[in-house]
Amino acid sequence: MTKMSDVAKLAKVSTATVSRVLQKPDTVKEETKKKVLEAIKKLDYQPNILARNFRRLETKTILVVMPNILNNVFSEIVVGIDYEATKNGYQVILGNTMLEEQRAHGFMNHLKQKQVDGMILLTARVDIDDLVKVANEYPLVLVSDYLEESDLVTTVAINNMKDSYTITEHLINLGHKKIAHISGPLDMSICRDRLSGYQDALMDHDIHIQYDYLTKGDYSFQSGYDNTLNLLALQNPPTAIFAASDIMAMGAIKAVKSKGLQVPHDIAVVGFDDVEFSKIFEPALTTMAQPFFDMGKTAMQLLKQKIVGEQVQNQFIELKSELKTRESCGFNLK
Amino acid sequence: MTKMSDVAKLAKVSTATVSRVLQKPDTVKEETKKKVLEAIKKLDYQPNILARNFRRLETKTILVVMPNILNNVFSEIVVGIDYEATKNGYQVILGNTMLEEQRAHGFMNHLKQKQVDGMILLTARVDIDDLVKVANEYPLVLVSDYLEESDLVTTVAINNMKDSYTITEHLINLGHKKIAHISGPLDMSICRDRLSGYQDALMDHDIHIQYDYLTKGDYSFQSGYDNTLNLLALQNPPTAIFAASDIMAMGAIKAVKSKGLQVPHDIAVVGFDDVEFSKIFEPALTTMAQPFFDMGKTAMQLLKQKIVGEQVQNQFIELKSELKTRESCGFNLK
DNA sequence: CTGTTAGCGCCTTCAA
DNA sequence: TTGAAGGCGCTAACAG
Repeated sequence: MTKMSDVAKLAKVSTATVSRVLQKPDTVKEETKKKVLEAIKKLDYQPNILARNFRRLETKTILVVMPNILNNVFSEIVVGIDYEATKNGYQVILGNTMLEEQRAHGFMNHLKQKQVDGMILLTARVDIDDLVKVANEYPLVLVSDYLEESDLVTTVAINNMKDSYTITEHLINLGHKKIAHISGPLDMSICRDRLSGYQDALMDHDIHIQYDYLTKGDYSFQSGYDNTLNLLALQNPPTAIFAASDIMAMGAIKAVKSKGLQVPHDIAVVGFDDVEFSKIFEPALTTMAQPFFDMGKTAMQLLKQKIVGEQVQNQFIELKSELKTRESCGFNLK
Repeated sequence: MTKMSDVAKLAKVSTATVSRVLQKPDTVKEETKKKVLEAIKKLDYQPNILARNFRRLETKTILVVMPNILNNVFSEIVVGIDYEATKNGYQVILGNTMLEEQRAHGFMNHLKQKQVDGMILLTARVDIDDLVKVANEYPLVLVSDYLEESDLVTTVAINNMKDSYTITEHLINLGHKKIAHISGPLDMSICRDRLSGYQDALMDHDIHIQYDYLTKGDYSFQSGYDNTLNLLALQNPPTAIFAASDIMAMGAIKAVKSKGLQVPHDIAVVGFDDVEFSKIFEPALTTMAQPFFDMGKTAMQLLKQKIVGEQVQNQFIELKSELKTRESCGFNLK
């Protein structure tokens, strides 16, 4: 491996000058610079980044931790992060925890050890004390998911409670009164909030909350399917189902069809997220479109501020979702 | 930041001993080790990985480069890589090129600069000379995609030509003679091979290849849709369509339906890949299931051999796909 | 079994 | 505008 001293020798200058040519070319005389650049070219010199990182305690790399690479919800956020990062000269690397909390902490160590300049977490399913501690000492931003006490860590997210309220109200406005909910894992704030929004909407419209209409899914297609079969088997089955994710909504629809019923004719189904497939699916899903790209982009902007040391307050940035009315919810019942 | 010398001082030993406790604990007397570990704990010492990497020229990290994080084909391979890597004490980081060739080279620099111990590429859409050169000097494995001259870089893939032949023959055996093909981007070997397999199957069964049945897609849903509309508008439209990816097959089916026709009743459609959604889609896709997990796992195994220096020959590992017969191809026409 | 010591390659004062 | 020199924190001979 050719090193800086080789270049220096060939160009008949000191290593300091070579370093300057690389870092602050303006401070070097034109002629000297030329000599050095020629030597670099001739030797095909590439600086040893490991040495540089070590010396500078900086890597120009940020780490994005996602809980499940197979879930497109996360991938779409990553695209936004990636866009903004690349624009600012940062390289993005991804860590995939496969839902194992422990692995998230492995990645947090990366950050602590300065192997990356900053970190964006797409999940809050980690040891919270550790998270808060790390977030106070190192550049870290949480996206999409958040903590109960949302001001402890800088966060970018949507208002799940409000958005969930909106979509439930949409069903109510369509004339539905018997509305069931398939929640996501309730150890996640966002899923609890979606549940709350649903309940609030019902209450505000004087609709009695029927507890066997509250089912618990786990974000999987299968759980949407299974819970729906249970709902359909009820004495007094619902006329509408609000699933806390599009994938579960698809499972729900599949279950409805398996019973010879039709969506939305017999049962209306709505989802949440608006992933790519929701448009392709038949019937196309009515759902709450999250601004994935913007979430990622905004998170990266905040992270960059933290990295360059603007001592920003912890903040909670709320982005707007948009209701997409498609086929699966049908039209006014009245 | 507490450093090794702080620990050494507190434990009243040399830094070398502290280092040994961390690297080769067996070579240290039990009692000394205990002292050191206590000091480490008391100071909450964490080794500076940047310094260590620099010193060792080793990171225990491997980089996986994928062309498009939104495409689940790649994500599923990553899961296999991840599994095997974690088992062997390697951390996986992902690089996403968003189909920009240039960015792939950025990631190759990571490898050259020893920022990672090895690299798995999920795309061969890069400068080939550079790829071959890097592959000869550093641990690198190509998966799924491959080079025309497949022995230049160690590769794990399926036999696209054979698998494509199989699925085409399946349609022929069902009685179809008018079979169209929607290819992927033909600058990729795997897409050219899928096209060849299709043509070979037709020829072997004495079916004339009709050139307006050969259409060119780009792996997107939309291209499957558009090409199918064109096929249906033909004077003599096909009775079956073989799309080179599931996503395009879904687009094709959507197009067929948009014309008031039914799949498979009026037109049979088959795909290639067997992504998660293919089972959910209606009609469920008949497709060629790639062994994604095994591909990733095998690639990581080979990479590890390269990293630890077993001078393996460049090899081309071929894995078996499996035909999944579901609804979209229908049954025997005869 | 443990300590001494000499760097790894780069960057950055400081002095010229 | 340039060079000399020290050191980032860790590891791995080599001695003892």
